[in-house]
Amino acid sequence: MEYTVQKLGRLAGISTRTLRYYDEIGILKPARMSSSGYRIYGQAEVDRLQQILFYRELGVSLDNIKEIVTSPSFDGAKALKEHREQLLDKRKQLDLLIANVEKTIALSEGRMTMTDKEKFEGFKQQLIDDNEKKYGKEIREKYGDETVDKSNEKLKNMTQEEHNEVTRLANEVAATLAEAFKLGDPAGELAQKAADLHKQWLTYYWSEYSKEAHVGLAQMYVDDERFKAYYDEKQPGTAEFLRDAIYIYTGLKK
Amino acid sequence: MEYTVQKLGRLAGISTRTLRYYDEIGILKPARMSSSGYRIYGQAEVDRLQQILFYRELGVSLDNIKEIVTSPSFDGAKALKEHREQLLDKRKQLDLLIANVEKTIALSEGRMTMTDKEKFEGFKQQLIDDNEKKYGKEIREKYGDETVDKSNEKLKNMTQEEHNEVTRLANEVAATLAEAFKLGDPAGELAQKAADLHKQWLTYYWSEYSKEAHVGLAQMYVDDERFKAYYDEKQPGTAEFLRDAIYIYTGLKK
DNA sequence: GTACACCTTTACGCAGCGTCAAAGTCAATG
DNA sequence: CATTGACTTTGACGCTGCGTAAAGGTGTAC
Repeated sequence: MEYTVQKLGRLAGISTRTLRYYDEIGILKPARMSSSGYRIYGQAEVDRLQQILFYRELGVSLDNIKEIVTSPSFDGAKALKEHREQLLDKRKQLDLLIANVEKTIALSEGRMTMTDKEKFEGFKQQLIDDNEKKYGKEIREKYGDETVDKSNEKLKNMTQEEHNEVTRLANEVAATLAEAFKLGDPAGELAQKAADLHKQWLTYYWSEYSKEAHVGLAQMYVDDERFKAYYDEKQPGTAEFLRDAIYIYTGLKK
Repeated sequence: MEYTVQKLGRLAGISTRTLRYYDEIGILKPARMSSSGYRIYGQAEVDRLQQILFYRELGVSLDNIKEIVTSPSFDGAKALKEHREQLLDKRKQLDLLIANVEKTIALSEGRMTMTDKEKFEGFKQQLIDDNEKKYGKEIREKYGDETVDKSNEKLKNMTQEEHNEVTRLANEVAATLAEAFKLGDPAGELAQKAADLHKQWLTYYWSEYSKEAHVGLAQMYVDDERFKAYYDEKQPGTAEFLRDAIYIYTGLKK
């Protein structure tokens, strides 16, 4: 039995465009061309198309399908296992998305408070991801992979109560710092309290505290626009002020 | 505070290309342009970008984000609810995919037999979907929506045992038909047995049996290339043979 | 012979940017 | 003051998997 594009398309339930495309990318070439240039497919092509559509149903990309069907020695089961891993990752992300969307809806309907929002489980993973994505590279360069991995590990293992505590601390740092900034003295009592709170907050993320790393981070708050923008949002100059306070707090010299 | 593209990009952790693109599609326009044509963003734009990125994290399309951020009266919660439904649908499909991939892996490793494969829960839904996609339109045209919906409903509610039975029946139809075809007489005993088995098989899918619908389907087996290809695979002419046998079986005239 | 269904290649469009390329601008340096 | 290097601009192609014309040749039935 021989088929033209439309006949084969109807047989398989796909469009002629798709068949031409599969020809174009070399995934399914016709058995021969008729004298007038028509594509003619045979039984072998039908079987191969079935195979292609089967993998397509499973969500495998045409590129990967190509590898599977063109090289007979290719390990289809192995490819599928890798594919499964990708799908599982996808579902994980999707679950996170859904959780966050639902959380946002709840928030907008007043069924949740702001702090509840941050408590939310899925958010923690997102926090880690975001941190990694946004700051991971620089921090890794400055402090090495180990520090960052440990920090993330710690964040992951944080209980809900610890998470509440760390959120409360972050707010207290911000409030104390804002008050201290108004007084203008980085060596003053309030500024030093802010530095101390900042250290406490930090130890929730770092497995080991060191004065050097602390001032290093403080300096980065000034050098890196993103951190600077965060601290300077309400009162410009706050990032520098915090850095100075931390230098004094640690007793290290610039 | 004013920002150029790169500064704002670093602040938000996105590329300058993205900012230019957002300008292009009108989702985030700069506050003003400098004398030399540079894009200059202000605080309002920073806030808006935060909003945009927030919804983006939630997987909302830029088109929908545009509606949300451009019209202040737009119901963000409602949009998110619709979005959530889409995500849930996506997850459903993903779960089906994963189940099928895992089933295929198991199959290739010999941990499952062919019939086990068809038993598999997720496959039933896929069966319905495929049927609907491939044959739904024509069957609906011929027999009306009601018949098809009832058929799908029945398939969905099928227990595993029923599913085994219907599979066994389908195989028996094929085997009997193949034997009868060799004898060549559609009025013969074996051919009539095949027609009867075919009726039994059919009643698993149709809520009501009628001779007219039965011969209608049999005729379609001949007219429709896809069905014809299925029945004629081993022995060309089988589709016609089955049709003739069913005509005789029902006692209706062509 | 002519109508009509079928075939061909060519090419734009879709989402959301990444990634050059060519050319102008700004601030700091020698 | 000129050069350098970091920054900016617009323009345009590329990615996935086809859908959807457009413009033209082919097969066949009446």
